[in-house]
Amino acid sequence: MRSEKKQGRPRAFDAKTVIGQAREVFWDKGFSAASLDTLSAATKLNRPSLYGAFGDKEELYLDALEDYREDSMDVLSEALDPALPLRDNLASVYATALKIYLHGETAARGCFLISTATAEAIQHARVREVLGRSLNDFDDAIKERMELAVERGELPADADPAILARLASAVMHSLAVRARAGDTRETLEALARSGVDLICGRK
Amino acid sequence: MRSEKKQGRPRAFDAKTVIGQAREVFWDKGFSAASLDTLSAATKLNRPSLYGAFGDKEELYLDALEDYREDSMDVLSEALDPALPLRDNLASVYATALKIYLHGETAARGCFLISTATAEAIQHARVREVLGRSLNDFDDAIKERMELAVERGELPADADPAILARLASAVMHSLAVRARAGDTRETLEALARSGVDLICGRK
DNA sequence: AGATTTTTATGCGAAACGGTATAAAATATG
DNA sequence: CATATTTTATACCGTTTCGCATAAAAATCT
Repeated sequence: MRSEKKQGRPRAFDAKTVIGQAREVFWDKGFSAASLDTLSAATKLNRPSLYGAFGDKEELYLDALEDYREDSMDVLSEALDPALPLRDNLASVYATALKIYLHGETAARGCFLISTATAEAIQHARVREVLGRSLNDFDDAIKERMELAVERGELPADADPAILARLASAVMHSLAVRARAGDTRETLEALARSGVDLICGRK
Repeated sequence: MRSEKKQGRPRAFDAKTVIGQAREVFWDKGFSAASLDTLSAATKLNRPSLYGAFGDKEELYLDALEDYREDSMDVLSEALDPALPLRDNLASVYATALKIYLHGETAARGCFLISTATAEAIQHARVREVLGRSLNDFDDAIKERMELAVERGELPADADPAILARLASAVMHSLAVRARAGDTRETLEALARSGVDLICGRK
């Protein structure tokens, strides 16, 4: 007879929480500079537990990347609320992005994917794959909203939704890099505003 | 009496060359994952020589970053030849960037600064400083060309050169990230073209 | 030619690294 | 209550890491 509860000693942690704690470490230090000791301390899990639950360091990092990607897509689709004008949507995308990017203990963290996954993308094909897929998913979500905007007449009929979406993402990539490089909030907000103007037309 | 030649055993290497070889290693692996053994092998210098000439790993990396920054500025000012139209200039900036970004043994390398310095920018303040300064210098060089374009009437009189420059850079930041993420040349060239169109106006 | 100075070569050493073996603890099953 | 199963805790292992100590080599200076 099998109960719904798994046999054996129950886990003393929540996997999702642990991945979030690991993500913070990777976000600050990058993948290579994050040691298992640091990860173990941050998650309050000793190494064998980490290995048992997530596999080796690379797999834990990949889990953290996927988790971030999912969170980002959720935040993005909230910001792209079709009940609001495209211009407001884009401004909202950039504003929520900056809220995330500018948070940080010692310095602004930027985007977790762009700031840390790029460094490993050559040596670790799976990291490159997640990074590429994340960027594409982001583009596609914006593209859908752009298509709607063309249908509605928020954008000219001859506007190319795919291209505009990539340009809109490009501004966000720049915000991510510049935030991590230490740009001020004011500078970044100005770039975000001009990005909105350029893509949606100056108001 | 002192001769112009330095006393002692002469160096068996050219510093600039060595920094270039170290840069290749850092570019592929990132700062943290690049070991001194690998750097020593790539430069054909044993570790004590590396230390004597450049200091520790971080200082060598900073030298590589500075070197890349200088090279990039040189390439940029060549591309921004004021004898040619602004549109051609921008297209040339993106084309030369992509030539560099898409080169790579196993996968496209992207931009050395954006791909590797971002990861270390939180933990190493000096890296963050070089990264920030490099992005700003790049913006400024483009801004100068934009100012000229406004004077000449290549851009509308009310165009803001500083903002347009940052947007132009933003497209390049995105090219850098996407190249390292594995985007195809065609996709990247399309983004570059649409970036030119957006900033200079569709032809 | 001998002394001085700088660079090269070999090799070491302490610390940190990722990963795991082993055994105790905590639950479900029979 | 005994057994099976899973997770936790401690400790360890071999490797790699960075950085340096030491001495030989190659040049200039006196």
